[in-house]
Amino acid sequence: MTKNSNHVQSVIRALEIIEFLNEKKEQGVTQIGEALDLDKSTVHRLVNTLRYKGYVNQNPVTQKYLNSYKLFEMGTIEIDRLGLIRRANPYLEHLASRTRETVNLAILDGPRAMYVEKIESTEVIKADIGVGRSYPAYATSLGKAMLAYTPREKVIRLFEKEGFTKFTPDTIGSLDELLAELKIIHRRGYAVDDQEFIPGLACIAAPIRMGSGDAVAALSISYPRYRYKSGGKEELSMVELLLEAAKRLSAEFGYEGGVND
Amino acid sequence: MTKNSNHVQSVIRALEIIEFLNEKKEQGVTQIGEALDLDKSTVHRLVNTLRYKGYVNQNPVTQKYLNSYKLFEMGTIEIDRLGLIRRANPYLEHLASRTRETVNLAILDGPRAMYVEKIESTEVIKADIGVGRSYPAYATSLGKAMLAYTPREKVIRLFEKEGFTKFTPDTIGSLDELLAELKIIHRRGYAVDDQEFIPGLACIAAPIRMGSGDAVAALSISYPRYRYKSGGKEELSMVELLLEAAKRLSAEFGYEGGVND
DNA sequence: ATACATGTTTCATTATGTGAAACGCAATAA
DNA sequence: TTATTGCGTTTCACATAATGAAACATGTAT
Repeated sequence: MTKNSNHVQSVIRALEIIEFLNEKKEQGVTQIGEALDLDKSTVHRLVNTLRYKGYVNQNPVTQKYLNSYKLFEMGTIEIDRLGLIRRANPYLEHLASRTRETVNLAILDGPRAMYVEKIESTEVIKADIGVGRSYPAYATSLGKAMLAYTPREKVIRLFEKEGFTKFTPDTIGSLDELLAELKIIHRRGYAVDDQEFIPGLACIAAPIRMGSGDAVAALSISYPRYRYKSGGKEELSMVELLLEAAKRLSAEFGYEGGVND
Repeated sequence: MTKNSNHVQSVIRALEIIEFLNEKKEQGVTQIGEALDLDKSTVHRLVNTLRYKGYVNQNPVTQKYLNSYKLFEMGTIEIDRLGLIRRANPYLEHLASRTRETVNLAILDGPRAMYVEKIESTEVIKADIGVGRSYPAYATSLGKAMLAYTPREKVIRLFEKEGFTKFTPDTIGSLDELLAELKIIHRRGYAVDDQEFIPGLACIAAPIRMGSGDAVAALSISYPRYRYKSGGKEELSMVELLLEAAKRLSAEFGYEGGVND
């Protein structure tokens, strides 16, 4: 790889072990060593260090290693920092009870939209995207809603090196196309994903804005496309509910409406 | 500290930086260096490595460093592994709607009970413990419920080096006391916390057991003590609901009832 | 019994991480 | 303007601290 001299080798290796254990689950030092091309004694030393710090446990019967829940514990503290979930929860509940569909809350994590909370639909057929997962922002309504209220230069910086994957025929395929769409979303106030990420899945999303006018997060409602006509009366009334919730939440985060830049 | 030679210094330092940023939030290299007694150039190199791997971001305006959400993302994958939350959710919902109190799901993380999911009470006065946080197992009903279905030797190993903190007058204060209580819980099938952790807070908890009979997790209902008489009819009927839910969930995890060891 | 897995420990070698000092830049003060 | 202070960053000579081959310990399967 790039031999950037101001990166610490052993730290990179240790993090790669954590990531590897996060993908697989229990792995032995030999297996880890083979996968990451390290001597097993090196792996053993690194893994021991991780265990000492509480990030990894050893299964006493198989002797293999697995990640602890420390990551989860620390991760939730990061998310809590904004008080986002706590503050958003009442609105999520309200939207869920009114629409009976799945509602989601996401933040922007670099060029990806990360789902941090959801309430599942009570319907049998429903949208279900896992909390803690993240997906390319350009392919989801949540992502687009946030990007539409993010400075243009930052959006360009985020995506100029990224490739655009066509998940479905309607997925946005280039930076220019994205920027054009963001302009429309900004004017309209909400974003729509009509099977741009997963065939059959539709979503509407609105930004939660802070004092500066930029988005801190976004709210969405997602449902199977067949249930409502695109742009129909039912869908538009859900948009109304969504916009109202987003507006109120934005107020809690210091956004004083009006301004439309 | 202990100069254990099979720990990798730079990895320990890097992890301590992550932990430090997790407590504080945005910190500069100088501040980090002062707190951890490292030269700022060393901190800079480590932090750069963490950024390269996506664990840390730099605030472009203040130039300070903060943790990314990668920890959260990875942490949730670990929790998902068992499918615990997904499987437990319908039971949590059922308990919540029947009791109107806060219901919780926890796993054992070493000697601590870690809350991984909850549904909040609809009451104005309610118990609310944060998801992702962990507390000493001996002081909570969830923890005790799990420990009661954990091999005795393992319990001893977990607590022989731990101190027992008296959070309230009724908190369990020694290993012997804990072992005696676990015996009772095992016989009865559920655990009770009557203001042993937080004054005014009461909980009942039951274990979710797997094929071996040991606990994988536990379910609880928590509420302000004043709302129900201890051991009264209302509380006992909640115990019934809880035991029923725990029994069914245990079946999903391969526990074939009957066996009482 | 034998061979072959595994994880662990040892230890000589030097690559690799270290911190003092210099640097560049921005904000503030004189 | 010209110092001054404070910050993150870069450089570099030095030696510490991380490395991997090999030996070891233990268990499992042949």
